[in-house]
Amino acid sequence: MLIEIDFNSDEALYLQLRNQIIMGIATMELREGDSLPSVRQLAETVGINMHTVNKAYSVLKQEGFVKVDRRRGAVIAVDLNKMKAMEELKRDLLVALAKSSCKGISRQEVHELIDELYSEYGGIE
Amino acid sequence: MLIEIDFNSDEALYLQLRNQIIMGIATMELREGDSLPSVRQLAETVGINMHTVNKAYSVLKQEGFVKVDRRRGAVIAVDLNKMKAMEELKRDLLVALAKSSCKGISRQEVHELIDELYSEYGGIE
DNA sequence: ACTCTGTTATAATGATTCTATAACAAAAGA
DNA sequence: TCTTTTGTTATAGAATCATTATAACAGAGT
Repeated sequence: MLIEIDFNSDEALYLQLRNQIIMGIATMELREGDSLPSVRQLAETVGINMHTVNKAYSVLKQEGFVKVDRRRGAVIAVDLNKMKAMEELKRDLLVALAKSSCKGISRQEVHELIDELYSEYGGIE
Repeated sequence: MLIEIDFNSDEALYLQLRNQIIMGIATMELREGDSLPSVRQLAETVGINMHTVNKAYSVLKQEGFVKVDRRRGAVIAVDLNKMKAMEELKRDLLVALAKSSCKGISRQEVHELIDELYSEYGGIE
């Protein structure tokens, strides 16, 4: 899977990595059991430090997206904690919806945008 | 409007302020033309530094939620840039949806959660 | 043996966040 | 006019976070 870093972004490098890998899982470009590159290798190809990659992997592990195997490195292994995920989603949505509501975006438009996103990124369901 | 700070949160203080004020606008607890407390006054009542409040107000100004009048302080004045708001919402939703999709939350459940949030926070529409 | 894996420790650097003082001009109220 | 309050700006210190840099370790694969 192709991973790219935007050094001009204000988003932390390890979060860019984390988000791209989560996107990869959602779109099924990464599947249960797939191995991620080793921390050193990914750091090398992307052009950042090993510890930054390691932090991204640690976060992914802590959030239940990968398990780390000493031999195979980081392996996609999604821990299905739906309750927790729902609470997180609710938190994430709250401010985003408030913001868009202030700006005149209707509830219906939000629903439509969500369907757009689901279509745009085929794998997601 | 009551504003509270959680000093144990990992969210920056100025962002907590920003978010609560945006929530206030969305729920119509704060309306177009309403004045926010002066930076010093809010800092005083909340128990933080003046500059932290000033930063929150600056961000809100920059994001088009308030205008700052020398006499009246920060005044709610929402700049309706719907296009920009849609792009922002899209960005905000993308990772959140990918995350929840990985965790087994269906598209329908997302739609339902959104309707829940709209009901829960009466003002939002 | 050699290499590669994740992991850990330590340290330096730079950016961000928050606080603390201080000062300024513009406006409001007395 | 005098005083107070407003946003704004400048500067500086402390704390935390993000990133990089070296280095070392044990476990596993070749």
